[in-house]
Amino acid sequence: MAHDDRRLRVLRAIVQDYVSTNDPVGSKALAARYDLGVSPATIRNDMAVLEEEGYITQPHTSAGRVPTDKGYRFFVDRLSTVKPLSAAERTAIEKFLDGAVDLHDVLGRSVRLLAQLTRQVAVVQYPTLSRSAVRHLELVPLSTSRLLMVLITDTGRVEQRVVEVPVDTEAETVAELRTLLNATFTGAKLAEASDKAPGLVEGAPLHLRPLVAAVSATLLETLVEPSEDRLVIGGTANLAQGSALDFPGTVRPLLEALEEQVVVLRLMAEVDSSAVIVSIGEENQHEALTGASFVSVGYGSGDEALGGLGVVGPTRMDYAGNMAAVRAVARYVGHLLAES
Amino acid sequence: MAHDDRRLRVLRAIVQDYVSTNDPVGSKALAARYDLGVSPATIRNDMAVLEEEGYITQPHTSAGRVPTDKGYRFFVDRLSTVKPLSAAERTAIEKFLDGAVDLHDVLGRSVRLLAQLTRQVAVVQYPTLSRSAVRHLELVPLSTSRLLMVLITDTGRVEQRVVEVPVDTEAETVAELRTLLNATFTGAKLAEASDKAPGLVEGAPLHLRPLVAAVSATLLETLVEPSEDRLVIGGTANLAQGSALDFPGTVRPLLEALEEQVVVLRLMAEVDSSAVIVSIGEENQHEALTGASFVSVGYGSGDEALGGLGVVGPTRMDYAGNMAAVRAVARYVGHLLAES
DNA sequence: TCTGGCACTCCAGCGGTCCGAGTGCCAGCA
DNA sequence: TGCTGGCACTCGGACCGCTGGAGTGCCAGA
Repeated sequence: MAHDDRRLRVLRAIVQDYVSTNDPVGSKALAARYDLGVSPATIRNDMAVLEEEGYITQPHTSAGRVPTDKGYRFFVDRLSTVKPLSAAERTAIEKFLDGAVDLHDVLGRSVRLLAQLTRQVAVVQYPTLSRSAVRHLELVPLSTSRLLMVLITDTGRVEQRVVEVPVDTEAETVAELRTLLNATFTGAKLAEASDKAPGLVEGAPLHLRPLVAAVSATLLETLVEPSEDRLVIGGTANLAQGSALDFPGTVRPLLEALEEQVVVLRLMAEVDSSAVIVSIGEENQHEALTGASFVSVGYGSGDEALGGLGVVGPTRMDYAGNMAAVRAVARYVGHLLAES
Repeated sequence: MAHDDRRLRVLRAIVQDYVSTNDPVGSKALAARYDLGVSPATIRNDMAVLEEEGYITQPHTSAGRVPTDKGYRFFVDRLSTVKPLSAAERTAIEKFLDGAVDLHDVLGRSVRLLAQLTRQVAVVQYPTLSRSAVRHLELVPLSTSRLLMVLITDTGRVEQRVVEVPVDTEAETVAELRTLLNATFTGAKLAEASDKAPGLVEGAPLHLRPLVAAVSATLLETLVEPSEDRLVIGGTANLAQGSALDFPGTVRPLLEALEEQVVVLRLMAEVDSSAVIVSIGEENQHEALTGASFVSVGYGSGDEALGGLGVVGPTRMDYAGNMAAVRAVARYVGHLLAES
């Protein structure tokens, strides 16, 4: 149908225009700026239909149209074309991320990069512990009855916990314990740690059992919220920009939600590294994110996502561009983590 | 002089009133709310003098007076009394910080706590590496020519770096190296590491020398900016609150400066754990902080501050309360770090 | 099925007015 | 000498009404 086709082109034009100008877009402006081949009057008719169907809306009678959440959703699913990054952007990414010195650094740079590329608030999750594998498990005696357990994962995360041990320990005992634990856990996915732990205790020499039990217990504790997941946030300054324009009341609830982390982590829980997820406006259950959109994707070398990253911004955002940026950064982060 | 004395009481009242109401304060309101024992007319005369001297100013002719930076400075130095925290606040602090599981957790909780207590943006610096001592230095072979060096300090910081080693290494060599390094560095302040390194290389067995050199070099690298200093920021949502009221243009430059970290770190460089530092408005060299005040103090168990923490907010802030909160939190953080 | 024309609506911006808060000054009083 | 009450003055913010322009919906005609 030539009809429907044009109507969709009108919708696309409305979204694009509104995203770039932030003004409700009228039929005349649309006809002038986009080559739709018809007069403003015809566009008006199409707009009336689009409004009827819920894709666009009028702030008030004598204003232009603005896309609704439904309109953005349709745009993202059906109308937007992948916008490849410019060569300059690609080299910028490489330059920015190269020379990162450790995981903290990689993620810190990523979040800044993402914020800069998209001009939105960027969010990067640390690699989930349970999906990482143990690279090394170190024990440092603090006193005779306390050990510092340091867990180093293959993704570069380091977690430390103090373990209160039930019996006094000597340096050699600790060394023995360390060897045993590393023999068991090194290379294993942390998700499997809970399976291995009981067998390990039973199989251990008698004098080590209480120690093994204490350390394993602590190890398992680190695998639950909240230490399991961590988040880096950047580019909040981008919210201050057009705050009044984009967020009706204030950006306060949004900033609070971001600092809460939990909200974002819940959104991130669903990411996977194959496809970019977009969550628009009212689709977000959390109230504070109701006026915002969230674009995210998982990163990780293989099939399973180690963690997620994304951007949060007004529903009026450049979805195509942000999706491309998010995906590109995720890919680089994945590579970097695979290397080290 | 009874004169001067009353004038100062007027200034104090102006600051207090303006801080709590955010309205320029007039002579009548002042006479009504504060028991100054004189009529509005007299207060007006005092105000004229205070304005003459530069402590207060009028936004426009028919408005009340507002403290200037100089006024706040005087208030902080001479007029404000220490405001002890309420019992509820004290227990809140303990409750909040107890149960912290590692350094990251302690600092994360501190920053949230501080933001909540003061309703300002809170900033907490990680313990400076060079002022920390080595608790343990771990080496994990990644491949025959690459080692992962993990540095654990007595303050709980963990830094990791990949060391490219010039020769292929075996497990035993690594063990030897680890023992040697720990024998030398464990317990030593990192600031002294650069002194010890050369001697260590020379004193090492011949076959270890290139390795020792490589690892020491990497170790020294971690002691310079930017990894030397790290920052946690929280409570940025508090900026969104009365943004229009407190920050004329927008909060954007301020948020950017905070994310830069460098700016804040420079301010933090001067902290020491004995006294709270207050930097008001124009006193801050950095342009973005020109309309803001910064209240900070060092934390640390002993004499030397391990790091700093503080809050950033509008010059119109509750200095007495914020100073008390900052100091209290710093004290707890100091204790917590000393314990572990 | 599209187009141009037309009447209609409604917001944003502008200028003018008014009110009240706050001031400075001055004369009188302790 | 210092405090007070009175008074005239200033000025910004709120309120109001107007107008212009952008944008729409509808309709008749191509």
